[in-house]
Amino acid sequence: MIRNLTEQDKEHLQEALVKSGQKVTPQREAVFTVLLAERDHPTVDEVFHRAREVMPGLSLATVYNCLETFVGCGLVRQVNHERESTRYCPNLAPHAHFRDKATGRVHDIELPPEVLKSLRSILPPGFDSEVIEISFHGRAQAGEQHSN
Amino acid sequence: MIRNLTEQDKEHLQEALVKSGQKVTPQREAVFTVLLAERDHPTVDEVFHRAREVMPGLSLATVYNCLETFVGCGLVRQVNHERESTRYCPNLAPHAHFRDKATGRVHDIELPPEVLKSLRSILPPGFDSEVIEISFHGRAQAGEQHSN
DNA sequence: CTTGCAGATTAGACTCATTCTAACTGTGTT
DNA sequence: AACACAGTTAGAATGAGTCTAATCTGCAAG
Repeated sequence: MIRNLTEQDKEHLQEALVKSGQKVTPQREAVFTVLLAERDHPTVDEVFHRAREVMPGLSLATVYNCLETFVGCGLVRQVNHERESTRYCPNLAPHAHFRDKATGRVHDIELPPEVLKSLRSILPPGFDSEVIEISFHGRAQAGEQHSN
Repeated sequence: MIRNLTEQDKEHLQEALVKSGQKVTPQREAVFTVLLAERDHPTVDEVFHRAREVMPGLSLATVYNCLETFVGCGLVRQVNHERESTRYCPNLAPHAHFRDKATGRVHDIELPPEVLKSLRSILPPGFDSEVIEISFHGRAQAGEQHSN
């Protein structure tokens, strides 16, 4: 089920990589393709297995490297929940995460600017935040399909 | 610098433990004392070393056990930041965490009810959240003393 | 063309927080 | 005293992630 990158996605990848002085490689393309194909917040291991279907020689270390590079140049976000394995998310719009207790699935929750603003406003003066992570943990009713 | 539990804190501990069918033990008292003594979000290892000053035979496994028990009966909260070691926090009021990039220190940030409410409101119908974690990551100006 | 080289990839060793296991302890019960 | 049982303990095991040292790749200089 892994389709190739669209021209647009390819450009996006190339631009971000080159802008931070990195190269486009087949491995990076493969990993990026996997991330865009199924936007379900995969773990490194999941990315690894999916990507190997397309590029059998790919190594786990490379998947770690690629993902780190992508995070570094702002192509994807890391998602951590408690001490579980890190997951990766190519959704760059500001959003929160909802982790379903029952299934373990992670859903993106849109974060309206005014809520983001009210959150920033609780910081006392002198605190300057670059990153805000918001995660919910609970139950999502069966039938909810909201994982992009 | 570790002072004994006040009578009030002792009762608080006992009540919470007994309510969930657990016993008060010297080890649990020691660990709880350490948590209340310095409210700086210690890691398990830090709790371990501090507690051993008071109870030299205490084992790391027991510290893990005690902290897990406390979390289970709602006495303390776990605080996770990326994949760093879990930290523990005896502040039960709703609050967010701010992690200082420079020092690694974690500061509690008060969370006003209306902000909490606006956060809850972004969940689509069908999503029912029990826990919300909010963490900021950035720089706190030197001079800010806000770690309780 | 071939040489050099810098960055990327690779397999496998390593780290380290956390969890597990199995033996032991202490206390309360019959 | 013998038992049961929760709690504690040391040390082994786990597993995500990182590090290392050896290739590999693609490109620029000669």
